[in-house]
Amino acid sequence: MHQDMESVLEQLRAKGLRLTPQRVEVIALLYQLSHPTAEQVYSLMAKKFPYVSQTTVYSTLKLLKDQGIVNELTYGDRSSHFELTEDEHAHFNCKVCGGIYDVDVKEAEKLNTMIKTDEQFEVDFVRVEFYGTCKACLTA
Amino acid sequence: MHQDMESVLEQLRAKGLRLTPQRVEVIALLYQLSHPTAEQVYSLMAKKFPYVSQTTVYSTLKLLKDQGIVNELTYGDRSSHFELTEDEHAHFNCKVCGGIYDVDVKEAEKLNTMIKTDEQFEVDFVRVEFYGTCKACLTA
DNA sequence: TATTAATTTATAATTATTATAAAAAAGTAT
DNA sequence: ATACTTTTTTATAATAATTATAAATTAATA
Repeated sequence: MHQDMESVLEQLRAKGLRLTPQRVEVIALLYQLSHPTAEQVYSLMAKKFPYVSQTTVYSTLKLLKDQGIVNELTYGDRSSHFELTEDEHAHFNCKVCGGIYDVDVKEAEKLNTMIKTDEQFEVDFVRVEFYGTCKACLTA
Repeated sequence: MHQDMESVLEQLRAKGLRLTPQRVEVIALLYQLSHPTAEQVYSLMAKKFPYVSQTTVYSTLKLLKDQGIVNELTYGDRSSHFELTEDEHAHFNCKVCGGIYDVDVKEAEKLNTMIKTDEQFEVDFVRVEFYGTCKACLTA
């Protein structure tokens, strides 16, 4: 799991970054949503902050990414998706509903060491994305 | 390995698609280059076809993708990269030189079946991207 | 060689994202 | 509390990759 929201806020404070209401709301939304795009975060922010700008959302997400708090996922289609950083895991992308699911893949670590010995590459991390149909869409 | 160029051309002919010089050149470049962007293909095309348009390169790449002949890879940074379709494999992305290497990962198939049984997702394919430093850059 | 449909081209449009600079707000010192 | 300094937000414009459009060209074929 990922760290709780309070420690994220504390982490920013410790870096001398300001905890503006907009930033807190972006962070709160990242806890509520599943792999949202910047646009989705922006849309939902409008409920509490009717005058928030897209730029603020983009810059906050970028800030959080630079701090290692969020992870940016890019796919073939348009926008990036964002998630709170947590233990290395894979994603499953459903071609029917478009949903993105977290998937625990312990095997990924084995891949890391394997490639290291075989190919003499130094691996920092590995990204694993599955594509197919999720359970809900299979039974629907 | 991927199929040879003649069979790619034949595949297009069989579908009633025209083998224009531009298309043949795009295909030839895909055989010569390693995971190029559309822009890179376009730049190199200019040697033989000074008047070729970017649109032609984009539409040809899209056509080849729709035919299953090329595979489009998207990364966080700007443009898509393209490769000829071949047996499922992983990529290694070097953060130093920016190079993209094909990596044979037989383990990926195991991941497929694993997730299928564990999570009851139906997996079509899996994309595995390693990030780190390649051998050449480590020793340089 | 003429015909017809596919393809290429030039151009403009689109979309996600980033740059810029002024206005507003946060944190700090007085 | 108040003024000051710096960060952050905002509005706006710019950028960059890609796609849409429509006219001109060309490949395949009759």
